[in-house]
Amino acid sequence: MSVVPFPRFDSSILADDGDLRHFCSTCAFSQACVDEGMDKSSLGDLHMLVEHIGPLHEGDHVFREGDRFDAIAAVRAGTVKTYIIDSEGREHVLGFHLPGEIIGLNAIDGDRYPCNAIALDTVMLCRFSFPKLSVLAGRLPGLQKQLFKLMSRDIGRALVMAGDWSADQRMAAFVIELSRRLAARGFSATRFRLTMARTDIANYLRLAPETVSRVLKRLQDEGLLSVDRREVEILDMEKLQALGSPMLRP
Amino acid sequence: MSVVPFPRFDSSILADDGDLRHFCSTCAFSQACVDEGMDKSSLGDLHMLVEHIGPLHEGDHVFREGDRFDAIAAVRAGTVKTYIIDSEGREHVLGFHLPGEIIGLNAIDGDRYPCNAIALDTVMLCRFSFPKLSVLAGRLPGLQKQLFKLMSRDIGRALVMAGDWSADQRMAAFVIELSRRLAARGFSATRFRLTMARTDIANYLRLAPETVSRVLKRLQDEGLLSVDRREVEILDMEKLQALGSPMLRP
DNA sequence: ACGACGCGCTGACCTGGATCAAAGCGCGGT
DNA sequence: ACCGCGCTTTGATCCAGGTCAGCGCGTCGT
Repeated sequence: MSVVPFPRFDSSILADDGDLRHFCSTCAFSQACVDEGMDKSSLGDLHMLVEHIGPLHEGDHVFREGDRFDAIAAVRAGTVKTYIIDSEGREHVLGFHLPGEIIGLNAIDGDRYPCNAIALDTVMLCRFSFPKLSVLAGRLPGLQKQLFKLMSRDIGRALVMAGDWSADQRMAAFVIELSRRLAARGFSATRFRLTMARTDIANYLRLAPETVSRVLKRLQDEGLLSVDRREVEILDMEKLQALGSPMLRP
Repeated sequence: MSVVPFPRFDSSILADDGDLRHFCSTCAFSQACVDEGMDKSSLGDLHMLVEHIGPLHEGDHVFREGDRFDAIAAVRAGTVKTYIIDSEGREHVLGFHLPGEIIGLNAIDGDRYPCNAIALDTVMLCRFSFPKLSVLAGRLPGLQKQLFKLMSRDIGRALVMAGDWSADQRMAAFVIELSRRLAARGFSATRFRLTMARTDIANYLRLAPETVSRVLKRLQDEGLLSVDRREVEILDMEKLQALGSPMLRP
């Protein structure tokens, strides 16, 4: 098997069909590069350095804080949670990464991953050696531009999350963000499954799990959404957006 | 005058000596690129596209939210505050940018600046046309690498700021961050002047101005630092670091 | 010199969300 | 079918930090 895994895994890794060069139709990264002006004939070069990884199973780590950094990865399927454990033992969730999104961009500065990445369900990844990707980006302006954009977007998102917002605003913005990102990948914008536990949502939104429950309940009571365990349906997108709007940069 | 200003200014702009190609010794950006492997002979190419801007005066805007994005800038002297006003009219300070640091990296994704940038004192800038810089980065791996690193670092910083920390932890980490960044530019690590108002610190740390006052007072009473108006002296770096350590990624 | 304004400080009180405690309840294992 | 475990919810109480009000003080303009 020619797949080079990420530095550490908690369970066995299976390659998919073993052909690393075939077109990865579910990985939006290549397409985005083309959209940014990359020549389609260069797709082959990009796919040359992709390593398909997975399936990882719930609880498997993609990488851990302190592991040597040498690759970023595009999520092809499933959800990846990135998080740190601070020196007081508390978990801080940095983000949830859905299909088409990239993990590891915050590791480029420094030679070690600054956080952990764990699969919340069954995850498939496209791994890109970052040194190789950089070299290729020097030749392919579309690829370089896409990388700049992705990183810039992450800065913006993190800065908004760092802001001072109420529990309701955070919760509303979180649900809408999920909805938008899932819709961008062809999933339903109004009905979806939360792949993360309440505790994860809480640690992401900087709330207590109890508060997440209570806010969700209130939003349900007010008819903005319907929540059944991890299934969510958005019932009143208008009001939900109105609630979260200060956080949702247009 | 050949200087092309940023999209908008609130007061008159003066070029410095008019020679745009001379070595910008106070701008750490070029040096960092060399450190990242850029050939020194390429410094000329980089400096070809620098536009020296300033001095801007306290209260002048470098750019405003919604202005067309086409350049990032390195702070050469002074402090720049970036901020947004949310739809409820509240100000959220995204960051303070000291000499040697870059503003505008969160604007690359999108064709408009997503925030405002304002001078807190007398500011000198090096402006880099981003399209031109991108092209050059394709030719100069050291430059490309430095841009990747800077953006990655900003993602990491913003993610930490987004975390759940107490007022004391935030304040301690803020002072230490300032100290470190100033020290990296050759200023004193233990004695410096806060160029921003209490209100700005509060809006940055997601606190009320009153809380900033009280926390600073407490830190002073406990002998960790001495604060006189905007002058700060760090008296007990150990304890201060211990306080802020969960936020200060090594 | 003096006044007034802007910023910072202080004290009293309030509140959003955390914490603590204790049930529910769905799900996998036997 | 039952049990046990872990996640989630619910209720009661607490508290860090926000809000409100008022004062001090340095700075700048006249």
